[in-house]
Amino acid sequence: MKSPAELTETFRANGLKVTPQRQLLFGLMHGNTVHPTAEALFAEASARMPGISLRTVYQTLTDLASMGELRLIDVGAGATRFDPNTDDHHHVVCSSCGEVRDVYVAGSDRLKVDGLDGFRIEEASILFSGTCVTCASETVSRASARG
Amino acid sequence: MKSPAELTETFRANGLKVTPQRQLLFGLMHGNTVHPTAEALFAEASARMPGISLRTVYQTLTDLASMGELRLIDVGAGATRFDPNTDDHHHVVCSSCGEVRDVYVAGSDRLKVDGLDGFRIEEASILFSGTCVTCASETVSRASARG
DNA sequence: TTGTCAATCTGCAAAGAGTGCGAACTAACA
DNA sequence: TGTTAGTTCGCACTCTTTGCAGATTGACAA
Repeated sequence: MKSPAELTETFRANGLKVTPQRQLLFGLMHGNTVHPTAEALFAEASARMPGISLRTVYQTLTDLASMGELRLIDVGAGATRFDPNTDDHHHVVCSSCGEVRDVYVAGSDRLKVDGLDGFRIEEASILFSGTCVTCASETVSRASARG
Repeated sequence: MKSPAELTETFRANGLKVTPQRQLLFGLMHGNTVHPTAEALFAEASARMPGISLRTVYQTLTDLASMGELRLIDVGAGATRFDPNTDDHHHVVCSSCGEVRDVYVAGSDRLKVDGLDGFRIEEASILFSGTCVTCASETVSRASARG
């Protein structure tokens, strides 16, 4: 995702207005690596700008996504996550706490894939899921406590 | 997924009852390759057993999934799809009509993956998305019709 | 600085997908 | 045939996201 300053230019160039709400969200998403949900971002935004609406957060996020500045990721856990990292990458999600991290995969061009006949493929996404360090150690703690 | 007869045994062995509703659903899912949503399956089931409830469809599907007889797949398009194919495989979804097909991928063990440090990975799923033959030709038809 | 107008914001209603709950029902086994 | 635990069904409700409309405001021109 571009910097807040660049996004300001881009938005204006596209006939979109740059409001305080949008500027706040540009700032909150820029360099954000936690893959927040709309609700999470709304909470952060509300702390800095009381009164901002969840509707506006969704609206701006959708705008950014349709401009290719943001990627929508679905980790199969309810809410959509938003990712300002537009590099070619994939994700890993902790099935316990829901944490999402970026994953870089090389060599996918050498995969042998069977079953795509007739499809014109536009995208391939890999989603790893498992348990993060924090949750793994918590499980261990609880196990020790129990026994 | 096991055959309806085998599932009957398995359910009883696990202390679960085998009701007409469940038998119907076993039959509808066995060998089913369309990756139906709960609603779609409910529609088929209703045609054969008027009065069956959507709640029961969800219940049975969930039971089968927790017994490992069914895989839940999320193609990021609203409803969860159910897949009786429990082989190690992946999926491709048509972003236009939502059709889902099984995809077999070989060589994934040779991928170079960066970013999984600390995670204990339990699963990796690859989701291809694009346009199926049918939708691709329809697009062509419409383009021709337009001029 | 002021005016104009389309774009935006906000709040609320509503849609889609599931899930929790409880009363009525029934499969399974003695 | 009786008992009982597991099921079914329908309804209410949650959660995430979108549609709508009136009030507001950014952007550009004069």
